[in-house]
Amino acid sequence: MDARTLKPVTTRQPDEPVSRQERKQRTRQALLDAALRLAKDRTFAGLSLREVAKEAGIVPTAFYRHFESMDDLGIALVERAMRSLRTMIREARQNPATYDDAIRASVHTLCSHVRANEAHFRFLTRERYGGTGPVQAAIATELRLFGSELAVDLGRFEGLAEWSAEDLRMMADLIVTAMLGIVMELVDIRTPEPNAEEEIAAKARKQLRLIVVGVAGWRST
Amino acid sequence: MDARTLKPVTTRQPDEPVSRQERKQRTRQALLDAALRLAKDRTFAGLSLREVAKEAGIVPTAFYRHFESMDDLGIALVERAMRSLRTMIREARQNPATYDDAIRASVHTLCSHVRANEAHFRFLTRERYGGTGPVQAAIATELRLFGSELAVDLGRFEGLAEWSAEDLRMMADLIVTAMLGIVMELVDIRTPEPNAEEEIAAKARKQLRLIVVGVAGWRST
DNA sequence: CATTACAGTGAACATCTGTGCACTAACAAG
DNA sequence: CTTGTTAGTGCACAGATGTTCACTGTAATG
Repeated sequence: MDARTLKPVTTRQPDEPVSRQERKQRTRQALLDAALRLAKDRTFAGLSLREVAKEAGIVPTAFYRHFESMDDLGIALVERAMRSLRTMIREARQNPATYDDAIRASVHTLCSHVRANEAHFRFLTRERYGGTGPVQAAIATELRLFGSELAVDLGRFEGLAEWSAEDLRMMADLIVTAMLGIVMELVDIRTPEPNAEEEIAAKARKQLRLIVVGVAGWRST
Repeated sequence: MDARTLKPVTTRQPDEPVSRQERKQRTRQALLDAALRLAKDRTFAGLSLREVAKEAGIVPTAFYRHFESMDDLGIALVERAMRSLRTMIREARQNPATYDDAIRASVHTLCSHVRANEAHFRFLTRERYGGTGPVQAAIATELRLFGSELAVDLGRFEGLAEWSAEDLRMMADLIVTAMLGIVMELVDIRTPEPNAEEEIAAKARKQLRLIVVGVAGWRST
């Protein structure tokens, strides 16, 4: 009758500072990770509360201790994924100087970040268009904001200083869309072909260069 | 013995079409339409066989007389949507002339076709990334083919004649990705604001022009 | 020490899902 | 005419789903 209740998969370290809050946050994290793991080859909307809970190692009803619905979890996932994206862009912002350097460095950090946080980027690109409801709305908002920031950044380059805000925004959106397309190709690499990533990176550089070369000849209408 | 018994040409009224095959094809069509209608604010993967059947006005089990699974229906939907896209591109191909004319005309036909076949384009853009399994694979294949054709078309423009096949492909992919982004914005217009479409169209023209202007300064690496 | 707050459990529910099976009625063909 | 094909029906089943409810053991609080 005792039958110790088995605890969620927290790997017991010999010295565990398991304050109660931390344990809660740990299973919350487990839920997020579980959802991300299951969303690898399915739409987020296709996940069920029950299986996410099971994958996280808790019983379905315990899910509600952390999120009030799957949509709620989805939004939390968006925030987490966008944090990945922002730390990436912060790193990419460091690079100075010429367009070509900026392009090469940006594509490099893009690829390495996608490789390191594949699940996050897969989630973002897939749910951006494919998503529905609150999740897609959250991504759309975040991505719009992201585009605005990029537009400001672009305005600092020579040749773009006197562009109108609208034109800068247009260019930023083009870049974001193109690079999200690249991200999608990166996370969808199926073949273990080793240079597939480098080919995609080369394509990304070319696309960015084509856009940037256009700046010289631009005149707004 | 006989050659071919020619049948009496029964003059049928256009609204009395009871050949057996035709009636079958008609409910098949009803199923496709029903799925497209239900997929307006949900992922295709989120549709159930039962509700599609109900929406089409038949009983769930009758579904199997027309498709062997929902994936099967999805692929049929891809073909149908791609046919929309191809007739569009065929229309847009008519205009040779200058870059600027081509851009203006292309964006115009794009917008009008999207408006006329909104459901098809919504389905395509949403399932392209968000889709899963056979449906996404089918779209990816079709879209790759589509990019190849566009690359060939581009090669006919002056200034692009001596571009390498790889570079043409890169540019075609950029254009396709950018325009699919535009399509997504078009089908996602929620506000009844009347000039929203025109603003998006203007943005599309600018993006295409930015790309095309880059052609002049391009040198392959 | 005794009490409270609360993350997690397990059984139960109503509903929806895909699919198998036997059936019907209307068309097509001999 | 008779016969065979077949689109569509109705029932039934086993499984999965979201959510409720009363519960339990333990960390936190006093």
